[in-house]
Amino acid sequence: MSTSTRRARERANTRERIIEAALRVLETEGVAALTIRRIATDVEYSAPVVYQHFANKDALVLELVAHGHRLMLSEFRRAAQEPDTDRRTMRIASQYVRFAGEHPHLFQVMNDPMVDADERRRVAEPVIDVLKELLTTWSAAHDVVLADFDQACEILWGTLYGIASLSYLGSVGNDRARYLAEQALRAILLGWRTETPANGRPASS
Amino acid sequence: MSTSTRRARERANTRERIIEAALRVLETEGVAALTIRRIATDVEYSAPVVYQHFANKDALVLELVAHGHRLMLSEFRRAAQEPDTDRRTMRIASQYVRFAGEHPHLFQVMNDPMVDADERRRVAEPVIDVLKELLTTWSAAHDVVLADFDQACEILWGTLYGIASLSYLGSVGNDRARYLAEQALRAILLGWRTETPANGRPASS
DNA sequence: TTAGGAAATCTAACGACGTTAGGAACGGGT
DNA sequence: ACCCGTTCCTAACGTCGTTAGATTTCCTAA
Repeated sequence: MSTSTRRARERANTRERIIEAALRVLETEGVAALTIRRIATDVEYSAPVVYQHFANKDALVLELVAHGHRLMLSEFRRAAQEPDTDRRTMRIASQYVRFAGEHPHLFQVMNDPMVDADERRRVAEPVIDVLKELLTTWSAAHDVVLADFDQACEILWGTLYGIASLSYLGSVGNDRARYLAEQALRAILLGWRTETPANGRPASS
Repeated sequence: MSTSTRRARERANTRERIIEAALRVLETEGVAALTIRRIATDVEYSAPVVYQHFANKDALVLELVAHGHRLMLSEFRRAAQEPDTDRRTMRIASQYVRFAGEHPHLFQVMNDPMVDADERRRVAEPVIDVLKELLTTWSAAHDVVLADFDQACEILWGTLYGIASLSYLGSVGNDRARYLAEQALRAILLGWRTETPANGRPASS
């Protein structure tokens, strides 16, 4: 009986080592170097061993995506300690773009259309929840009633992603992109505050 | 002498047929089906013939990206016929997102980090110029002086891309995304109009 | 009219990829 | 001491991008 638990522990351990190796390769050498054989070599196994822990490469990559979102979430939580609501918003926006700059290859995989859309949305949910919470306290602090809360949240999320992509797609530097993100959010939020509150926009499903 | 011109014409013709076949495969079956052998089969040649017209697959893909931007540009020009500046802005925003929805695979390749960053920026330039022109007339129409014009333009471009990505990454439907894009732009522009004109923001390089 | 040579095209192959099959080695329970 | 399940490896399959070399096609020029 005790041996089986030990074996399970060892299994989980090598599984974790595979993920770590994959993450290391991805972050240091990019997505093109992320190969089953390469990862197996790094953990000193033969390639088929990987398939004892992951159904296929996509499943392994999904694990990296989940790791990336956990990492992003932890940095968001650090930025969310800022007490002032407006400053907190700016810091989170800045942090999102910074993440894209500091982990470009990871960020790329986290938003790769090749990974399953449902799975991606699933692992991204906790991060988006932080954004929702942020928007909730913001709208409460400024007495703004948003016509469609989820919609507003998606606008923020999409905007952050777009401007972060500006950076890692090579058009603008990362520090510049951070500033752009802050300014874009500032403009959007200012726009929402300025809207006539009685303005009943259609919810559009 | 006349035969050589005919041969050149034939060369250019098959080159064009290759591009068309590649485009057809990409749009109808997605990036995974975009294979040299597949394209060659479609134009009834063997695979190596493709390499007489393109240095490698990336060069061929770049041609598709360029085509995509030309297509987007033409649709922008149609939307730009709207005389009212604000409505024109909304229509262009909407058109951008619509394009992503109607040509998802093409849009994906147009923003694929794998294609060379410089080349991508180069072929995207004419489209961005439309945006610049739009922003110029908008700021003139509303008597707004932007602290940094290029920066403002990049914010718009990034925002549109981000919200369009929301759509084709699967989170929200395309018509919804079009509405989100319009609203995001509206909010951003409203924010810029509301800013105190004397507010000298740092240009930040 | 025909010999020669460039251009065009094909078949075959290379190396790398994701993935699977089949067998060897190991290790605890009877 | 045997046995069986797990673990692991070698070898292979099919596909990919890409290249080499042979072969065919077709214009030119004697």
